[in-house]
Amino acid sequence: MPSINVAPRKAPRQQRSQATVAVILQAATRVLTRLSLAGFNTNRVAEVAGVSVGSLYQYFPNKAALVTALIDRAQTELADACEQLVQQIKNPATGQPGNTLAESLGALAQLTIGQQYAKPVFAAALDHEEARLPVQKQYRAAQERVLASMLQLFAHQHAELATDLPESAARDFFAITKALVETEAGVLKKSLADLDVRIARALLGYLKKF
Amino acid sequence: MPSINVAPRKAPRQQRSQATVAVILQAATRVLTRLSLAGFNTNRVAEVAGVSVGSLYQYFPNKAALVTALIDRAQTELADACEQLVQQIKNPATGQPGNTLAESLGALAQLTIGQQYAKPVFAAALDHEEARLPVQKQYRAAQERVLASMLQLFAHQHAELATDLPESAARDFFAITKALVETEAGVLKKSLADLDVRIARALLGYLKKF
Amino acid sequence: MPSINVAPRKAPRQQRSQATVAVILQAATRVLTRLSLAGFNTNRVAEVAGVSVGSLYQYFPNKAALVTALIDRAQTELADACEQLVQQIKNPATGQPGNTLAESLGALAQLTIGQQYAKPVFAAALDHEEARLPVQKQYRAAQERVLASMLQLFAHQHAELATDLPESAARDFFAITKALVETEAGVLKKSLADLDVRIARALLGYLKKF
Amino acid sequence: MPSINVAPRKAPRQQRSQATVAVILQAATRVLTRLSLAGFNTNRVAEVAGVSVGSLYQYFPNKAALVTALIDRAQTELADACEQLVQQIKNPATGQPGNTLAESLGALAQLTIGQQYAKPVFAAALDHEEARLPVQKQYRAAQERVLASMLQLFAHQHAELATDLPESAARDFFAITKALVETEAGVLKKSLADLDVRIARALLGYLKKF
DNA sequence: CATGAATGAGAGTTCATTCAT
DNA sequence: CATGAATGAACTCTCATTCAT
Repeated sequence: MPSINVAPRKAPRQQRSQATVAVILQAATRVLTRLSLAGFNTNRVAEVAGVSVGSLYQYFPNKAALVTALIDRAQTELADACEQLVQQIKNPATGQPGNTLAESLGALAQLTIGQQYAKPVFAAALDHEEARLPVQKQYRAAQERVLASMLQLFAHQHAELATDLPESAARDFFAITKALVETEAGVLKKSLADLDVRIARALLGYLKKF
Repeated sequence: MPSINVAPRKAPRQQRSQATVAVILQAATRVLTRLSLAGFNTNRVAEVAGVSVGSLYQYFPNKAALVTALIDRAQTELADACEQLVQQIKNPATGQPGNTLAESLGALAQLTIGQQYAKPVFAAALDHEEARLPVQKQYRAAQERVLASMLQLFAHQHAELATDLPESAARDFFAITKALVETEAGVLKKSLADLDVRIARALLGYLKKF
Repeated sequence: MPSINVAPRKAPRQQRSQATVAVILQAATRVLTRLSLAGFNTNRVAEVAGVSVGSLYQYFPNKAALVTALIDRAQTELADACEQLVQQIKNPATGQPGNTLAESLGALAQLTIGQQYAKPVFAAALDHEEARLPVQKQYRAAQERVLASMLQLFAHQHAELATDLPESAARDFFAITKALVETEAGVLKKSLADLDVRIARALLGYLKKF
Repeated sequence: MPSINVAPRKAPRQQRSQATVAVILQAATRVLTRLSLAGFNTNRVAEVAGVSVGSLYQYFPNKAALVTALIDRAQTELADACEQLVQQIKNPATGQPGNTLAESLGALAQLTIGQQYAKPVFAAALDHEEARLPVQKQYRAAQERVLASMLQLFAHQHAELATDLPESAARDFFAITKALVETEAGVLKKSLADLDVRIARALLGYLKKF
């Protein structure tokens, strides 16, 4: 495999070009959300962005690089949200009661639900591409921030946790959450309340000490 | 959405025709397994099958129909395996001890592992297409046979089960299993023993009475 | 360098497809002759051939392969002509006087003149591409037939030849001929008689015993 | 043919401008040498030159003009070298013996060898473009200086020369030299000693009196 | 029915050139 | 004058689908 270069082509220096990159990524998100991978092509993205194809290729050397940027960004946002949430759990505002494990997990699950359920097609498409594309530094970094956050949470609430937790616990956590959300998104959009309960069930079973 | 016609063109009655269809589906499976969706096209499938493209279109009105047939078939095979397994659990051979819930779940999980882990690329590709394509009668029927098998299993081992199990339990069961298997397949291929344990953990947690 | 595959894609089996290949090569020659490399693109060739681009790519996996086919063909034609000519020189028809070295060389030079002068732009373009493209078996074979013909000629007329002829004599022979023809073609098209004389001069000087 | 404007946009008068032009031409040479015509584009040249594309277009109205400048420059350098060499031959330093025709021709051939062999890709690319582009005054002037130098040399050593030399002798001289050098460059890079001999052979044969 | 040659819309990508800053 | 972001026509190549044989 020659392994395509998916690194962004050049960092936009001027304000104008930064705006262009932003517009392109935004358009790419919209196209992927509406038309899925089948309708996702560089010409369409450029058109939706109100920009020429040339401009797109000025910043992304190829289609894969554009998708990679989208994935990196999503993962980064997730990592940010995770870190922020774990901080809140560890340092609850004064007068606020401490979270139970179930509550903490629920909150974390909500993050993934937010990402996946809001744009199911988008998320599914990205997941699919993730497997195909060479992983970037930025993505790996974000992923590790996510796992680190999880471990912090586990350390904080070790009392309720199983002692023989597999290493892959954090990864499995997200895998399970994503899977249930996707399944749900596939079927008609029902109440999310139910989904909450089911994810909590699965995760608690996975993590808890019996 | 115009909604593509995805039904197979006609039921091949003659023996020769049935053989052709079988050869095509087999070739399609191979191509999908080796080259993933990116390398999956009707010309290539026909070539690998040793058949002309024209013949392919004789039996499948379009590409989507071919993929749909693949999905239907996989689901049917899974349903067959499920039913068979549940029968065995309900009527253990004389002298063989009855299964515990954990053992039953493990056995069921193995079915999915078998399908997914054996051909990760194929399975992932099909999963992705499943979301995009209009669902067929045959697929739905197979899915319901799977769910029915699960319910039979649950009925048989109700003692260990939670009483407030959500309706979607069976669907969730497979979703969780698939998710963990796919995650594992993404990473390097390690021992499957570990995977077994983790899936059992998650499923038991989901299903069991506390 | 990944070195592009320039082998033809598949041998046309049916009559119809053989005709298509012929038409494409003919069109390619015309386009190259009229518009040179700058105007030579697969769409135009297909259009001129009265064929769809798809058909072109059915037989030539890429643009380079098309050009390579053109080069191979030109070289093969040259080799055929050379062999035929040398046979005539070695076995002159009864009653026809034997050739002098000068006459033989002149006749051989005429072959190159014929190829180059008839379509100067075409020839120049091919020469340029020849340097860039990976050499094919067929081309190499034709080239060796040309050199072999030359050596036969040399053997036949060794009396007039220098004894210390360099190995590269045959190659140099064509290089010099081509060069003078091209130079002439660049300037306005004057009488070819003059060109004949000049090439003979140069070649005799190169080959003759003093 | 609309015939492109190929003249440099303006004579750079200020020092800074002259420097910029020099840098651009130098970069163009490098790019052409390394990547050949296929990789030669104005954006890349500008980048290698460390200058903006806009600046490039400030001095060269289009790509063709840039290439033309390169050709003109090479021809001018050749003309300069020729004139200098012929002066040396006509006025040998005191105590130095006079050159024979063979020696003179060898020295002249060396000039072309130097240009062509040092950067074969560059030279071949320029040769190819030369045929395509409208000839400029500067180029023609340089070419005439080359021819004039040759005629001076011929006059100086008329004793050894043929009396019926064609007008195009000087042009042919360079054509032959270039051709042999290019042929050699195409094959592996062997010793140049051999090449020297072969060029001398061909040129002497062309020019000498028998 | 089978064949496989032919089609052509459409996707990815490049690059000469312009122009607002 | 310099910059470099933006443009978009043009080009290479693919692949689902049709249809004459």
